[in-house]
Amino acid sequence: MDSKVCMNQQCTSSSSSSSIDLKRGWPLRSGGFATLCHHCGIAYEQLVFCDKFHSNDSGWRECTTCGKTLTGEKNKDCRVFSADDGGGKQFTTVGSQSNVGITDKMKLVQFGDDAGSSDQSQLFLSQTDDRIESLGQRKMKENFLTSGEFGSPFLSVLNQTSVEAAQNAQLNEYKEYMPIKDTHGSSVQTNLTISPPATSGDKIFLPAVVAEERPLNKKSSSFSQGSRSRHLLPKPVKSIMAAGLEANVSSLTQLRVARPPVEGRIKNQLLPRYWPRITDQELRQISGDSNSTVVPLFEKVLSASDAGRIGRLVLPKACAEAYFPPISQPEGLPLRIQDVQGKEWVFQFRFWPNNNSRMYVLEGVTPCIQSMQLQAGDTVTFSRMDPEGKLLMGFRKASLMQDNKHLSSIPKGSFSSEPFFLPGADNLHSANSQSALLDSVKGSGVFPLSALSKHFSAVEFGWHIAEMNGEKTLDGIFPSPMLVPERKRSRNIGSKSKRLLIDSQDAFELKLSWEELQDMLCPPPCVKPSTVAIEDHEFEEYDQPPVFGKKSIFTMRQSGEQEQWAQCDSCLKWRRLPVNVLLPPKWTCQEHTWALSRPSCSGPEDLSPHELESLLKMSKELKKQKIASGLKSAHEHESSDPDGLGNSKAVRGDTSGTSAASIATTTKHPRHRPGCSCIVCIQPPSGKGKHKPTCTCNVCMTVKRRFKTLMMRKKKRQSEREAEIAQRNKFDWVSKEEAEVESYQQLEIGKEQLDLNCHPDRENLQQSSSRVSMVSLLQEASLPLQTYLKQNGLTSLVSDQRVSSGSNVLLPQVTRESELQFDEDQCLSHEIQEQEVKEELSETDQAGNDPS
DNA sequence: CGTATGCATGTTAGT
DNA sequence: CTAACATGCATACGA
Repeated sequence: MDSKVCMNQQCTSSSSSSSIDLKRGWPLRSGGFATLCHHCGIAYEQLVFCDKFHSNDSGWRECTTCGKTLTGEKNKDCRVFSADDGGGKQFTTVGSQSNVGITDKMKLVQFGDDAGSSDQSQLFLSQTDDRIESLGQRKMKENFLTSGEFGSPFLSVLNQTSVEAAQNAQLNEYKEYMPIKDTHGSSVQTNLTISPPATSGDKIFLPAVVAEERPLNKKSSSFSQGSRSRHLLPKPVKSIMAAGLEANVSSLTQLRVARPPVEGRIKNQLLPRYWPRITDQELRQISGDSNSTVVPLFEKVLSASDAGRIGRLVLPKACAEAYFPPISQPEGLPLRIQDVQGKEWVFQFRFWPNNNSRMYVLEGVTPCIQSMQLQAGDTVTFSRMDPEGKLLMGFRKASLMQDNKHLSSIPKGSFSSEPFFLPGADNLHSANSQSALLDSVKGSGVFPLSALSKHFSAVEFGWHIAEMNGEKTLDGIFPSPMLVPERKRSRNIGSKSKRLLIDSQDAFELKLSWEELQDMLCPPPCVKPSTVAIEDHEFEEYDQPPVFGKKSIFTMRQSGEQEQWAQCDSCLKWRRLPVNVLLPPKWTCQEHTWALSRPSCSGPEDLSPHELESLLKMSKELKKQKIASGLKSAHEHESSDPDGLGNSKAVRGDTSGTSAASIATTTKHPRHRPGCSCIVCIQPPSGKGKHKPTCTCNVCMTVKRRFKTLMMRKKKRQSEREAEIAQRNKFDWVSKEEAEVESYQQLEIGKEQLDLNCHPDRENLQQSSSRVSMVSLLQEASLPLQTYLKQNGLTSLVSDQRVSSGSNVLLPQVTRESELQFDEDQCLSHEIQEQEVKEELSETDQAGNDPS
């Protein structure tokens, strides 16, 4: 007998000595091997990958790990843990497919470490084996036929598996269906024939459940579902496999499992997003010490409509038809619901005809929704308490879900309320999420049961017990658990418009990405810059746009010697480089041409461990400061200008505020899109302290360059205007001041023809078309605007800019520009930069259209 | 006139 | 391409 250590740390027996008798296990369709602990009755799956194919519709040809259909060849990418591996390793492996399922009905699920001290083990009973299912269904049928009791006789029976005495009998039965020796599966594959509850008059009949055995490789027979019959083949859906794989990543620290329906009728219909994600701890907690068992049915993320005042909660069709009483009339049935506090809710479960189909809704949910303070983005979970047949209507607040990502421990007796988190990048396209979530963050309330979970206060998790109209009308369908890919989970939060919004966390990450991007922007190589001086500061002017380079760290020794450090992409060792070197995005030691003796990756690092540590630490701190100052400035920014800055904020993708800023188009940047690398969009967030006055980062350099160009052009145009005005003054047409205003008004007009996504080359073209001497322009540009204005006789503007700071014509803008001192505390704010670019471009446009 | 209701329609994900 | 679903909208209803 091969014994393995029970990984259930809640096992009442000595965890080190409790064992699992493999003889008493049974093969799973996943290819794994389920076993029971002698002592705690918890089942674990022993993982067997790759060399075991589990059945699909057409046979045993699907890799249990990757989900690929194989033709007798092992998938080399899969991890293989032989069932014969010693040391219990296979029990601690977070397997891919093994995560696919937990058999609720057996109440066997036990994650590896409830105390959470270990990050290694989560043991899952595999997705319900059809053979188990067949037994279960058979038992269910038997129970149903004998007792006629509604509810989950199957569950009730299987719950007994936690009792030692029951195990033997059951396992004996399992053996009948699941020859242990054949871990590839038994020679039969089971399909289910389930008839939904049918009503006859007032009486609701229980579903007839028939376990049907059939030879392998035979297509499962369809079954009738009355008027709603469907052909359901309990095949392992690929998405399920993928889900399991994906979920592995998070499963280490996140025990919330999505549990696909076990039951064949809905197994292939229910989208993963509706799979209930409830931890086993939660299940146990809810069921308490009673004999009742909570069966997660499905869950739904509330849409705006669901959570709105209209009070209609759209139910997933498959769920409604599978788990709720069948209704033939659109009026449907009332459902009585009561929460843990005894408060009772009554919903009307009904449907609307829709495109030859039905649209199921729960009506009258507003009071409940409001009572729970649920909002769009929050999740409502429907479960059932068996054998009573009560419905459990749980909810999870979407608020602050991300905060719990790190949680890996589930203290005994508390809810494991790790949220389903929003995938970072993936969320962006899933939008997996998000204004709704943000809204709920803002308005998150405290829910009764959240108090139960002091360790997880960030996520409210509550349960309501519902009884379906007082009648036991459920048809005994049992979802089995499974991890679900987070991306899928949140895919459909909100409507299409909301899908354009991103979670604050995502936005923040996105913002960081932007900032990281800044670090990667480098002056174009092999392009000699021309040096210009503005306000006593020398700037390098490049004719070509910045390029992406490898990120490096600049340091300065006490001696004043500057150094640049970069990490080899191959060996990850840090190499010292000259400060003026620009590395390609991908760089390795072999390309370290500046080294005295060109090192190879095998060579020692240029830094001692201590130096490296301090280098990285310094870099990290710098980054932190950058982030902090960015956030601070963003907040300051937001509070100081609640109206006008939304656009630029959106352009930056900065949604660090409480409201969900949209990446969508803005009026100022009509063609801006995420990922846009136009000059506006690559600007750093505004705020003081972002960049030092002497900062020579590419953004600052670009900004300065733009500023200079702008000023040059402005002066050029001014001088032209002046000439015109002087001519006009001869005829006394307009006053000098009016002419000045006019010139600015023209700027204003030109702004409307802005193309912010102009091609970088465009500027060069513009510059090349300049008829003015570059040297003279540079000289002019070097002068402060005030000087320039004085020189050009625009004294009124000079005085204006001193006096007026609140005028919202264009003057202040110019003033601000003129006052920009790069030797002061910051680079230009984003808005100013933006404005400059606009003006610059508009001027260019205007110049291009200017017949003169 | 405000709200509730039922249906229609547009969008999206899944196949 | 289609089913599902979120939501818009017209109508009904009641205060």
